[in-house]
Amino acid sequence: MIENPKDVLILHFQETISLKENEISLVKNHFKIKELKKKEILIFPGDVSNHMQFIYKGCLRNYYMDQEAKEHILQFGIENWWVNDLYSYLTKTPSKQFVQAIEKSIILQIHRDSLNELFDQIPAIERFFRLKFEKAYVSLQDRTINTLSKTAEERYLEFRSQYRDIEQRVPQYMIASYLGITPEFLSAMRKKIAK
Amino acid sequence: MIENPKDVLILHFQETISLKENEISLVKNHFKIKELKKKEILIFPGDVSNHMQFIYKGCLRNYYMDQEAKEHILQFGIENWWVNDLYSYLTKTPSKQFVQAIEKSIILQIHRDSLNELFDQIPAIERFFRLKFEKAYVSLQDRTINTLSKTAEERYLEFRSQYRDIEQRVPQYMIASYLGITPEFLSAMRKKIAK
DNA sequence: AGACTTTCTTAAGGTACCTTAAGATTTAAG
DNA sequence: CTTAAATCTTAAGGTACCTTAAGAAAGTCT
Repeated sequence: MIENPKDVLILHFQETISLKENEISLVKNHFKIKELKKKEILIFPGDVSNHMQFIYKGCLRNYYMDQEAKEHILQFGIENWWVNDLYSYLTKTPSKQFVQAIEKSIILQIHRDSLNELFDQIPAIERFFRLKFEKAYVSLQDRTINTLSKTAEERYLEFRSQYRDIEQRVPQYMIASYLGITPEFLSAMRKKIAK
Repeated sequence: MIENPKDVLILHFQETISLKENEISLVKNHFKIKELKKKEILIFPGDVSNHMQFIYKGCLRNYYMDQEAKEHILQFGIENWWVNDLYSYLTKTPSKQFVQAIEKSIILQIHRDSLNELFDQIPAIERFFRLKFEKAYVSLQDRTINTLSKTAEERYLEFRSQYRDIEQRVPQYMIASYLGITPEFLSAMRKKIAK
């Protein structure tokens, strides 16, 4: 039995909502498969993000670059996650961020217009995405709170226990960037923790 | 001509969407007026937030308290803003935050069930709140980015130019809390900037 | 007006985290 | 297998921001 990207997507939806047979094929028809090479950039600053994208295979990151050309990672994504610059997607304004494949990846994309059609045809899908947006808000708020009130070490330990799978497949300097610290300081911290 | 809280609310909606006469009275009927004394707490940790609330008069803050009993302000709100713990409201889970009146305030509240009824009756209202949620997400993301990549001084100057009205009516130690620094450090910074 | 509470400032000493620079290790590419 | 590229570590010196503690200033209540 061969695993098909779109079947995986349907299973993913069905963890939250239920879909009838005809709805399933409708959903499948609206998504397109896209392959990304390692380091390929999906969204550049200045682009308007017009698609929602689901990761079938691989690993991506969402980051922005500050005035001093330093990168700050906002989010990682791996299998079964959605990645996007939601800001740009929701407001239809140019992104200030990059979305880039960290590994060779396969994603499923749906255009905003196409998704809106789906919303009209399948209310459960609209519900699904509403819940996704809520979750995105919630996890962003957790991040804000953490950044304001915890030390780098606390944040690192939390990251490690929460995202062990991610920690093991992305370079450490990216984790440092996500945590808001330098790779050197992360390295020193790890040494200290190991003892 | 006396200013009525509910009329102000309707004007606020009409900056974004348009409402017919019958819709206006429908909306007005769903909101309740509530007065808050200075320092009165509207949402306690553990409460589930079941209302959206619009500030007609006054000033509120949304903060949470960490393990060391330090307060971290997430948001301020003044006239014509909405305040809430959106996290709790959206997920119907107990809040981890406080929402408190900084000044004597008058707010307009609508219960989630009541708002959902309104959504069925007036699609423009649903649209209004969808846009609000998007904006909340966007500004939260701006905050996360700022906190990760800017110094306290940069954040303070930005806060000052963006929220001059708020800066002038809340105590400085609360601004420090919002910026994620100590009041002592803010005081020192201000002295330095003034020169 | 006087007393209490809240808010703001000053200062000294400390810590978390940064910068720079170089070398060590691992991974990728021919 | 060899070399280059990417990643991780170490170390020294620096800076942003914190802690504690105390006093000054402003606001509130009777």
